[in-house]
Amino acid sequence: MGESTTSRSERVRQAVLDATTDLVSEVGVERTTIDEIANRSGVAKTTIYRHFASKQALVVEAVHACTFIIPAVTDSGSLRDDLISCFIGTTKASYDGRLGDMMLSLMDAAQRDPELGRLVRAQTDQRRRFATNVIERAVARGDLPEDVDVDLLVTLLAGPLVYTKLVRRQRVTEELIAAVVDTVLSRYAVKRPAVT
Amino acid sequence: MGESTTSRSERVRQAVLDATTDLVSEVGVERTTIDEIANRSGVAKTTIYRHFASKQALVVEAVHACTFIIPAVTDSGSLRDDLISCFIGTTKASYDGRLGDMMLSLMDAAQRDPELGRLVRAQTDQRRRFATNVIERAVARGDLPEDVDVDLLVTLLAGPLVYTKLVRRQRVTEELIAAVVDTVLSRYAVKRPAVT
DNA sequence: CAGGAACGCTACGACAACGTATCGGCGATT
DNA sequence: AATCGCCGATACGTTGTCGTAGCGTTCCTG
Repeated sequence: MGESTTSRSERVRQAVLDATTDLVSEVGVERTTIDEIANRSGVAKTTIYRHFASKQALVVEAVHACTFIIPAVTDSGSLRDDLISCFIGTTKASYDGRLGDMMLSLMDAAQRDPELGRLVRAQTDQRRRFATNVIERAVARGDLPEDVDVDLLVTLLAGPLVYTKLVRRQRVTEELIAAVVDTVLSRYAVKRPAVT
Repeated sequence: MGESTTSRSERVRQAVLDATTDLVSEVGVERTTIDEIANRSGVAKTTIYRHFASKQALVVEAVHACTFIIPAVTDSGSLRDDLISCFIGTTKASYDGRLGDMMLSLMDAAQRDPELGRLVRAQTDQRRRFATNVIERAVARGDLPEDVDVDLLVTLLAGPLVYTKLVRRQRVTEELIAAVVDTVLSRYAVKRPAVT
């Protein structure tokens, strides 16, 4: 009757990981305890330690499992539309929901934990790469000058969104994304969306 | 021989506050312990509790003491120059040095601690106000349209700087500040710096 | 339906951190 | 110089958390 080949071991493991991500998003990395994970998941603490070597390893794996959401980025030929699509995707995947709630705690913990540090860095690098790809396509098309500072451009685009989410604790709306993209692109005298 | 009216009590109190800010900037709010503050400051733990009601109260007061650095913002009549001056000032005061090191931990802790929450919010509001004032002066001069979204504008300016500091963990250089200001202002067709 | 693997439960030891009690000593004020 | 207030040192009780041991129970597999 089981839906597929989910063995008992896998179900227990997944319940633990789910409870861990829930808890981390609620109270942060430091205040997350194994006992509370045991309560939430319904899995005994002893069993948790049969699956994961330590609390740190568990947290790292749980966070890692959250991170594998890769948004599809369109290739419409319009730099503006692709950038907006790109940032809407990464926002949905990274700043809405539980992952967004744990970002601050995660980045803080990453300052002292090398494993988490690599994880967070890989995550931000990946998100920047999406935008970088869009921009480089535009350069190849001639929509942006050859000598444009891509790194700076990504920072100019992503910065206000991250700032809105983490510092101001406000939702990153599609209107904000469009406003940011339009403002930044205007510097480079790119063809703005035609008013049909 | 004492330089002024610094009583013994005040000196001890200040030593504790200094050690606390040092420790918070190094290991974060959560990992800061009273015992370590006692070691660093040379003040006995018992004495610390004679001055501060709890660890939380001590941390709040220590952070509060760090926050009272108000940069002087110029009023040159040039929106661009004033904005650059403004952000160089707030960057020096807030993102360089110890305060910058504790921002992530502080913002994380502020999610769960109402006192720290008010403190962090007041801090960001104050920084935003500096930029807001500069912008509103420009509107009054006619350098910006009346209907400009000041709030959005500040986010577009501050976002990339905060993002560079907190997420990318890179220094906020004056070149970056100038690039951000110039890019954002170009949207509003403001007179750019004359090439003399 | 038998047997072994995985799980749950309780308890435990170790340790770190908070906050307090007690008492002895130093230091500034008169 | 005497005194009163403040400080230092040690020790302690409490709590929370990590991680482990032992043992009974349940679930999957053959």
